[in-house]
Amino acid sequence: MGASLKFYNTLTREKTAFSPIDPKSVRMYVCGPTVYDYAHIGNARPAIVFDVLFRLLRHVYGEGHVSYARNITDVDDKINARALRDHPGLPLNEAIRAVTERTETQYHEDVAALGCLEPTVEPRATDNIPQMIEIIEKLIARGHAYVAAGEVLFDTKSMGDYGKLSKRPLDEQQAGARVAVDAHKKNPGDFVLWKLSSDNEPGWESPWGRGRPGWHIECSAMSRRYLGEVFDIHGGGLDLIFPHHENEIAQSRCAHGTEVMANVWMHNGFVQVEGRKMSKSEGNFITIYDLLHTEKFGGRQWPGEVLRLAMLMTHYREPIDFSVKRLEEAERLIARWPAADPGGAAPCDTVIEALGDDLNTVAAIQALHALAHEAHADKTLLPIFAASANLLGVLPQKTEVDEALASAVDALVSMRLELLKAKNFPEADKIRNELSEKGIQLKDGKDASTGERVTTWELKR
RNA sequence: GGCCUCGUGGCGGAGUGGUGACGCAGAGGACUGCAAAUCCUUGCACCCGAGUUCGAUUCUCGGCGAGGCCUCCA
Repeated sequence: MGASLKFYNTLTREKTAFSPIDPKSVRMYVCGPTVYDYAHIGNARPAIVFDVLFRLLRHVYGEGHVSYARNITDVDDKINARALRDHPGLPLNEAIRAVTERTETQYHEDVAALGCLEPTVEPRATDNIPQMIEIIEKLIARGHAYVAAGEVLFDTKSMGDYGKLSKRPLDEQQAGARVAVDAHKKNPGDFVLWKLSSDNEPGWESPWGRGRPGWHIECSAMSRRYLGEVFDIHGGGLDLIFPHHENEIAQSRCAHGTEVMANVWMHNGFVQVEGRKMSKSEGNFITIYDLLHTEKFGGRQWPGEVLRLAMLMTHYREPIDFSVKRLEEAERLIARWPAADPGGAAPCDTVIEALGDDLNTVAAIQALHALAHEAHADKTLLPIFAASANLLGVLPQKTEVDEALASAVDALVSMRLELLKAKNFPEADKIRNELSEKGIQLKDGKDASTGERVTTWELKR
């Protein structure tokens, strides 16, 4: 456990040494998807970035000592709208379930294809309604929330240092004067904890009537349930800093009376497409599914590992401009890396140090290059390369070749070598070309001692 | 209007107060019957201006430019 980790903390705007509350139980929470539609490549970024962090923490503190919670938000007005649109015939609850289950399954398929490990726990908002109600009750009891016009609202003025994360103090927000002042709100910045539902909206019984939770409360409830009142790392996209994370912090800290909710707040930068923010109205909206399974982007499909490497080629806090050229470069890199077996090897220190420096995946990838290069000359380094690549989750997969195919290819290879000895180049090249068309790449080398031609082959990736 | 990022060679992209990472693409070469793979060599850069400094791409200020948040958003 010699590795020292440093992370940039949005809370302090500084890169500081990471020291877990309990090294035997390192806890991180990442805001997961709201399951109403296909996940886009912007959603892929936090999934990948924090997966690398998860892998790093597991390496440093031990696999059994890291808890990673990533929620599924399955209650949201966007889901309701989608359910009504897609399943007009079904009762509302069934329609909602149809949408959320379908979307959740798709999300899991997508991120698995991107090489993301499963989080330790993946709680659903709808399984945590009583926990949310409990927090809301606490907030009311402590004077941080009030009931008005059928809603329970968080009283932002009741919190002395509201706005610390986003550096957006309350009075400045009001200076903007663009926040619509709802008559029932004490302050414009107050936000909904609970709202009443009409008959055609999903709802749960609560002390304030049949209703549903506000946007932020689910993360406060689930992080507390699975990670405790104060935990180590909270992650998500840059855009969540305000209002989502700010309000999570307000709820959790005021309910529990703690100084912080999480010690370190990490935020990934945005993904752009063709230099512009991705949005449906711009027409440059692209989903993970599209990239993996359709020809919508660049006229072809892209392997998950290529997408993942393309994402990690930029530091997680910088913006990424997603482009075909970028994916092509990532693909070339992966194709050159060896598909090796890590065995029990430990990852290279250079890679660990790079990742330990605020997840410098770029430096880590550079170190992988160097390793791959050395491993070409010295095969004993292959397991180290593989273990290091695994830390980033970018280890090229060995494609299994069945025995029959292997012996058939071997036979053709030796036949070709005979033809070459006889200087029958046209016939020899014919074999090479035919194999190439079947996706098998021959590589000629020289035996170091005898100078004889040695031919190896592999499946093209 | 308020707040926050960022600006490095054809492209991607880290980093540093003192001869210009690295990768991709390009060029040349080795190997090869020819390819592929591999190896070697190589050109090209730090938005503009001022300041601090012996010295700035790196620090400070100003400008210009790009992006984000302030409303749902990863």
